[in-house]
Amino acid sequence: MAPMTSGKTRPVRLADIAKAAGVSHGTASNVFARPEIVREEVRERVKAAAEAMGYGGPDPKGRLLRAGKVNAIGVATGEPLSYFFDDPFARVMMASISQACDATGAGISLVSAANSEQLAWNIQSALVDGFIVFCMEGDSRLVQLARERKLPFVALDLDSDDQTVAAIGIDNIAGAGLAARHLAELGHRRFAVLALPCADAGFGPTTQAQVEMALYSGTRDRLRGYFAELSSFDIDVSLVPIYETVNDEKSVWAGLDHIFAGAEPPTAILAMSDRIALHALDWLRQHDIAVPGDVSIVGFDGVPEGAISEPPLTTVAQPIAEMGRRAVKAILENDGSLSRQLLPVDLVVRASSGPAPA
Amino acid sequence: MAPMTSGKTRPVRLADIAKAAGVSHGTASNVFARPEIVREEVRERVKAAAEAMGYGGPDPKGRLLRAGKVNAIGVATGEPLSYFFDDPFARVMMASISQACDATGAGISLVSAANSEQLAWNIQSALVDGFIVFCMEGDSRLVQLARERKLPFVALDLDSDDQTVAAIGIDNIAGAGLAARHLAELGHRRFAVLALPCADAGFGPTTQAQVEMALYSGTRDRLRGYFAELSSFDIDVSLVPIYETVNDEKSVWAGLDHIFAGAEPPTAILAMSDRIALHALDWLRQHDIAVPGDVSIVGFDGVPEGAISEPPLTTVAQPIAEMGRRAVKAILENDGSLSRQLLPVDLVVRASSGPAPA
DNA sequence: CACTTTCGTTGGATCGGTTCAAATTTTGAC
DNA sequence: GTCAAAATTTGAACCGATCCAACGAAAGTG
Repeated sequence: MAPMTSGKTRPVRLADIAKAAGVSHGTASNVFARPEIVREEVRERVKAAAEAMGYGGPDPKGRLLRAGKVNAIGVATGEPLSYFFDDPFARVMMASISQACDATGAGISLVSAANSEQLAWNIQSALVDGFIVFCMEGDSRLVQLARERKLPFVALDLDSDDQTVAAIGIDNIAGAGLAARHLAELGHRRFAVLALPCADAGFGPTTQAQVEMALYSGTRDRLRGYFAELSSFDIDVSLVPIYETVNDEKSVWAGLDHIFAGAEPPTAILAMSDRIALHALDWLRQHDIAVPGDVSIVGFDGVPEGAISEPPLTTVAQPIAEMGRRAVKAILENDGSLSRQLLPVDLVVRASSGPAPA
Repeated sequence: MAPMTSGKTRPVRLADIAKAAGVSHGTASNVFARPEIVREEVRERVKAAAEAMGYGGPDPKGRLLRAGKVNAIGVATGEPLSYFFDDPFARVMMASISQACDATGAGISLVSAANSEQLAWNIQSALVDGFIVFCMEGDSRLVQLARERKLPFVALDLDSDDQTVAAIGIDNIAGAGLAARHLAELGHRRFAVLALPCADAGFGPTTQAQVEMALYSGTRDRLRGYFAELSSFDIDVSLVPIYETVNDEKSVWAGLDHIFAGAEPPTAILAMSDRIALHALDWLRQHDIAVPGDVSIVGFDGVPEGAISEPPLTTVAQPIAEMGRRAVKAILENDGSLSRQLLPVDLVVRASSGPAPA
């Protein structure tokens, strides 16, 4: 039997086109990459051959090897891929990263995995020029993996004191201070703190001392910021209850159950994330506690949901767009010197905070 | 001057490691790709050399060429990249695509571009095994580009009658019929339609005849579905006002201003998207029109925002998760035969629809 | 007509790995 | 101690392009 057009469809290569058109592969390449330097007659002949053989243009796989640059940045997280589309903070951040990438024509590869073995492989084999790493609380594994790739990478919102990794974060202490000062200036004197996790230990009431030993420096710094500012108003921070949540509805509600069970419930709540604050708003509404009439609350992050909640949430807004822009810039224009950057935060006053009740 | 360790950091290649460890590059490759077939002593030696020279593991760029498969699927749209994180429908779809990819260990590359020249290049040079194309209304350019890459691709929710492109869509006619029947069975007899765009012509009142000539078959089919069902209830559809929106607040509000200006305002509104319906809900609330007391409204798409709106939205839900799963499966397990699939839709009855007022 | 430009084309080198048949070494059996 | 079988290692081929020095032909110059 003659070979014929065998069952398998072997892909058409540039070299096949060149042969068919009777030119060298160098010329064939030029037809696609720099058509202007090829004589028109030849150009047309090659294009015709390509068309006839069903050639889909130069395969980027081949080009890539030579070019070196992928022109795409990888965004990595330890969470499942859908995190990028579900989580409010991630979405805003991704939108800003997207814009920065669009502006420079770079693509985005989402890197993640169900299990951590897969994750390692996915990071090792990602076709990207660099990584932006979404650092969940204490997720140093991800940073380690990214570092091993020896590609430029920046960590976002890094909860770690490792000064050797490039990171773009915010001044948690100053931000928390802003929130505390705002409430104190409104006359509040009885506070409660709904904290982010300190470690992987679950949730429940905790103490300042324990938070000081926290695995996650974000949680620690925000508490420090709160308490430093409150102290300057002569408030005895040792009396301020701290409840460690896991940033979900259940633990936040449990925290509020706990906090409001006492004889002298707080008039002001410092929530370490908007998500916590929004869940708290639900709890307060269900318990007929007026916000900000009876209780004021200030969140942290500045996610868009906070602007349309009932009431709209006073919060410490991270400059999310700016962070995204800088991260992309750091990867794309990396001159080898990625540094740590702390961006300032803004207090956004909305309707969830008001004067302390008389 | 001797070369020394020159200023430029030239990347370390596998061959360098092999030489340093005194083995062939074949063996060096095996150390990383199939460590179990390499004698332990050699393995350790090579690994040590890699460590010492700062080798970040085999470069995927090199592997790719040989392997052929990228193990990533490209998701393309003509909109800016941030569309994936902003648009409710896109987000739900992406979340489901993400899950399907996570399950199979595939990655996701987001492909898009600010201008259409960039878009062509981005599609031509995307390192992916196939494309899922988000077809905006009548965006055939994107389909054309994807087709030229000669890679497997499926169009999502394709608004085109081109039977030669693989597409996963829904039965718009049947879905619209469900919505119309629901309202008719609740006793409604005075209807209005808030339509999606028919072409790129802007917004304003339109007619059934014009919609029949619509560029976008989705809009056309949904209207056909509505009217076929309404006719079967002996409703004179020629009297039903149709207002073409561009799926944003401004055009929806203008449409309602127009529709409710008449002497006999409708008691039931058929909205061709949830986004339209949600904007309509805002307008109705601002005009003190009770939903569903005075007016009932049914949306289309089934985005999650519809479940938490005030009131929650009755809608025709697309099986978004299933569509995402099938699209990913079609690309990844592509046996060369991608087909058109029409998935059934579901009517989800919530609180925005009720009996017609007496 | 010889000589320099200019223009287009060629073919080899290169990018950084993987793979596999063949060569070599080690191990096991008798 | 010899030989076959098993375990390792080698080195060339290949993946699909781009790039560039060198070359041949056509055009321009004196």
